[in-house]
Amino acid sequence: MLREGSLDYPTLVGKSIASTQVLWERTLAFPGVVEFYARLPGQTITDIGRRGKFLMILLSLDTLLLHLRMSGDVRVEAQEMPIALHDRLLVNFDDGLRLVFNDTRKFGRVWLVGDAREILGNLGPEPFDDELTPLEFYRRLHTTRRQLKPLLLDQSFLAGLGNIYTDESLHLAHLHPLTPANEVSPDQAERLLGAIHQILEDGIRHNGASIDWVDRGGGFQNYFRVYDRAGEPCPECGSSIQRMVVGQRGTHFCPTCQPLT
DNA sequence: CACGAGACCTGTTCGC
DNA sequence: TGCGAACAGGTCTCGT
Repeated sequence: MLREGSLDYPTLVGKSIASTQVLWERTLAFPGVVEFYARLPGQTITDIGRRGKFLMILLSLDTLLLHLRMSGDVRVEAQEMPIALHDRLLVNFDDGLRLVFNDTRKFGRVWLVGDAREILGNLGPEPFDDELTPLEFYRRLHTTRRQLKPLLLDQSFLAGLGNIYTDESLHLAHLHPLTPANEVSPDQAERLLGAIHQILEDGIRHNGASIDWVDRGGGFQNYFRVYDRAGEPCPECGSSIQRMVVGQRGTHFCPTCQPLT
């Protein structure tokens, strides 16, 4: 994970791009390789940001957007380093360093656009946006009868939650994954928003989760309440955690703490 | 509008 | 031991 300005990485702000190299063409979602190669060199990084699951690298003219999807990762290293297995795209700076986009499963994507809203425009609100009050969250839930699990995964409803964080949040809020959104009470909506906040904070504090060979250094997997714990006791009541498939996604919940009423 | 299936990919794990 | 199937943090497209 990119920790801008931390001890792990030198700050990227101010760096000038000298060249770029696309090693797996489909990683580049927009524009085509020819235009990407022509447009990126000469631009300087002015700021770093995030919106939903997108990393934003703001440049003097354009914005570079990165989405890690399932197995993507970003690192900064000297250009003399050998190309690693599954490196998909390189951005070389004029100071000898480079930013590397590595992605085993090739699901990750990179965009270079003049206006980031072209790509980010359909995203829902940030979970920590001050304007997303419990009441506003309740109102949004009541605009649909979709089940909570797939709804929370829908980035146009709420930006940033993935499969792990959705299961963990629903368990902490004591809400069944199949609950129709428009049947959630104001109290339950407030509890769910609070749970989402707490789970995200926990995940961030532990630098995210490491599963299988996708290890970005995080330890959140040691604190999962229900995710990937089917058959194990619920941390709250001891009931056996259940696994089911909802919208083709593995879904983990406690049948006692999260009853479907 | 809402949902399910299939596609895109590689690597690990599990069952036989 | 070997081999194929199932499965995995995400998202898009298509058909019903």
